[in-house]
Amino acid sequence: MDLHLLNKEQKIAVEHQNGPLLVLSGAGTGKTRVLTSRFVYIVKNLNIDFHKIIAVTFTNKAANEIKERVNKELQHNIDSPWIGTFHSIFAKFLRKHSQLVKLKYNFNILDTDDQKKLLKQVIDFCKIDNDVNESIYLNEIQNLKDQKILSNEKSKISKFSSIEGISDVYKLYQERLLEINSVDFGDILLHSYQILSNNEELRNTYLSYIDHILIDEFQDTNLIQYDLIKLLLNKKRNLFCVGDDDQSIYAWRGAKIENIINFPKEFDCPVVRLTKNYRSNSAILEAASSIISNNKNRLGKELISFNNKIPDQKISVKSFYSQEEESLWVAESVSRKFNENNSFGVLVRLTAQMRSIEDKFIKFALPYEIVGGPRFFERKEIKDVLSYLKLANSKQDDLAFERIINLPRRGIGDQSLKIIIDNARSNRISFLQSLEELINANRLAPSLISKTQPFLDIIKKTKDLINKTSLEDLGIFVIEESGYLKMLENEKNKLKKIENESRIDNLKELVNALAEFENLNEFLEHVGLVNENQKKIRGNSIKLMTLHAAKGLEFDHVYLPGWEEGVFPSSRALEQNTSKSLEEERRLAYVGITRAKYDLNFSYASSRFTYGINNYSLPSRFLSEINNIEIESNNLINNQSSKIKNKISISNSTALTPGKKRMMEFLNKHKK
DNA sequence: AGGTAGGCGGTTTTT
DNA sequence: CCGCCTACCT
Repeated sequence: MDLHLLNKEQKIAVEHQNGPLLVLSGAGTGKTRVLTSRFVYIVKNLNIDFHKIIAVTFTNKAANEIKERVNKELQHNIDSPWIGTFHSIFAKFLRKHSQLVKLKYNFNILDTDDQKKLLKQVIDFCKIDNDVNESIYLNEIQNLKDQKILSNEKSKISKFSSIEGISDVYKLYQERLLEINSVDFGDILLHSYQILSNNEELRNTYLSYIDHILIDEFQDTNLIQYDLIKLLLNKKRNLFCVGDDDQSIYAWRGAKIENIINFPKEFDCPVVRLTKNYRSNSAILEAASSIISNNKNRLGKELISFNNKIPDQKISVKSFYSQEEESLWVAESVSRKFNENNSFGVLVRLTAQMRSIEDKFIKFALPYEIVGGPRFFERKEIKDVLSYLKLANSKQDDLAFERIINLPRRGIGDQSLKIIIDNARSNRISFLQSLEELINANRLAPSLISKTQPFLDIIKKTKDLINKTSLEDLGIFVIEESGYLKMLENEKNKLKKIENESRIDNLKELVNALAEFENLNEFLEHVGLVNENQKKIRGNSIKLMTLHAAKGLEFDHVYLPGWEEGVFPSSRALEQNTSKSLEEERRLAYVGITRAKYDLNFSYASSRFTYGINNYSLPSRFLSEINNIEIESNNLINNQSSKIKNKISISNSTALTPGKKRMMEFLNKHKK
């Protein structure tokens, strides 16, 4: 390991011997390098088997980065179940000990969509008839789980929440989850917590095995995550936490900034501060620092720019009349600066801001890529086909059954489904079993038998093929034999036919994804836990994403559009109007600014078109907190935008504009 | 059982 | 404004 590549403070952190340590690592100060070096140091210098180290991260991306870097340094392809996100690590743990919480090893992980569906059924069953949306219940149950409150702890629930019937809904929801052998995201951690705290012997086995624990993005951990880690921490207390209180941006998901603020006291341990910034020029750091200094609840540190190679540049704010003009300017400005060697990031507060910017990128023929966004595995056609695999894999999966029993259409409507479900309820069996039983007992109308039999056959055939053929072939089998592909191909409606073509492409992508796995359970776990945008453009495309998704990344040029009151800070934060909510928004601003290496561009629009209405707003208060910038006036812009409009009509013509040329080259380069 | 028209609600941010 | 749900029609 190249220890000499580390600066003094980084070295102190990496070479720490035993016991707890907090590394306060500001933006761009080499956090990932310290974490991976520490991992390698523990293996090489402290002679610990890498299997005995837990390294937990916040996102899959970060986990992969750590695995890659550690593999490279150790020149050894390590594959440890203990490196990953909280959810992936404990999903594996839970599979191993699933029977302790009455689950089978092949339990299914629900996504938000499935959770809502299930909750809706539960709410209907409880005969709660208020106007409260099921997402409110979903959120509240998630919060309860983050607080380690179980569904049978009625008094705790009512103390925490005042939503009508919440404790009944929560209880029934958990019962249904068990019946269909499924868990939601919160359960992965809560079940694991239960298992560890209720089984002293098992816990001791782990305690004697696990030697070191490393936590990345410590400022974003919530109560249950932190407590879960403490359950795995033995008397040696080898806990190495890396984080930055100024970058805590997930309080809305239960993250407790107090975890990091109180850590030095709680563990009575040293703190190493990393303040040498190797990313940004001093003007950018000055802007970041002047904003974040308005926050009161922080440990406090100043970053110093250590990168001499980066030229100092002025930071600008552009003001626009409308969102359209703002987006035009972003695309136009990027297109002027664009070249192969520079990276560009356009970071927005709301997903809704992306569409208009995306439109302009297309008009300018700029190669762009949306990072995050709608997940591949949550697309309708993917979930439909996956439901066939899920049901074949676990007959208890009632959600999958309901989804595909009449898809493609088999003439099985609500009435027929009701017969199946009622029978399942009264006999406490799954929907699939119920249907099989009804047919065997000859209790269905002959017409219904002939409609449902082909469905049962395809599920049975799929089930028989599992483990006998490759996953790739299994996927193709389901897509073709179920009639799903035919259904898409036979669409008569012209508009829908075009849509279906892209759906078919996505199914091909699904088959490709399947080909990368060896067994179905492994694949389904991947689907449940990994947020992946399957269509990836390689090379240096412009990255368009939310500020949350940008954490941990860096770009030569950064654009920050939409700095208006109501967008950023968001209207929600303004409604709450507490110092807590505003400080979190300010930290988000800090994260955005510190992504930039040397070129930072703010902008705002006085009017924005949302919900079909024009909304007017003032420039963000955060802009006035930055000392070293000047707002450019409006007049110039109007002039400029007419020029831009001209340019666009050209790029729409057949003439080979620079943008189009660049796109052609780009496409050629990345053709397989 | 399936199709369609009109009403209504919804936008932070992600594992 | 768009997409989902419901009610009503075939």
